[in-house]
Amino acid sequence: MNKNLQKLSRSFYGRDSVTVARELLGKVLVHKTGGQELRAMIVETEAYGGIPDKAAHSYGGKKTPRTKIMFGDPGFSYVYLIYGIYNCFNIVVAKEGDPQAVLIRALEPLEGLENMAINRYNKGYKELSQKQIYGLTNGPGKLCMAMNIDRSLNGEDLSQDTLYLEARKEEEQKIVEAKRIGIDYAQEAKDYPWRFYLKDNPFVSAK
DNA sequence: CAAATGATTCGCT
DNA sequence: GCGAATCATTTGG
Repeated sequence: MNKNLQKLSRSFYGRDSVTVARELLGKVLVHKTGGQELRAMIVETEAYGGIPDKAAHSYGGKKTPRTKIMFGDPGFSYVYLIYGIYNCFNIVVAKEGDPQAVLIRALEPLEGLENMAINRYNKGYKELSQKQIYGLTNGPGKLCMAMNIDRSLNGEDLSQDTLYLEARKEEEQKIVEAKRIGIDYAQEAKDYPWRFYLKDNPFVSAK
């Protein structure tokens, strides 16, 4: 076992969404599925602040069959379908009864590149153009395709061995704050600087 | 039970 | 830059 790699613990997730969103940058998402082992570094996140955040699905404490996972313990996945076509992957954070989450918006592929290329384009990695390589994971719906994440993984415990995150000790990169994307309906909440990404990383979805 | 809608992406202009 | 695709979830009758 490489000592530079360490699975993130429940207590890492049990803090407020803005803090966790910022600290998730540079961490590595791992998904083991069907003999594949996929790894990618998180380069872009958004914080969703739960009850007081108009952009959050759990705004106002709205609890439905879909959002109930966010009201539970931190360190679980929240995967939902958007626009009938795409999946989005979130991590539940904060405490039980405080429904905060962090949306993963973009990744940089590390391992399992062949599988990611097939999951997304049904082509070999070597056949991809440079543009297609960036397109593998530079958006919340795209990265779910590449990482083979769908709603069957909703509510997955991230302290198990199927889907989890690893810390890399030495990673220390420049972090940029920005407004969140695609939440124009959220009124004043749409301008909160709760999106974070790694400066100059080509896989971030928007500058 | 029927109707409205969205944490997006892709393709065309 | 703009609009369509497409369906689970939510909301209201």
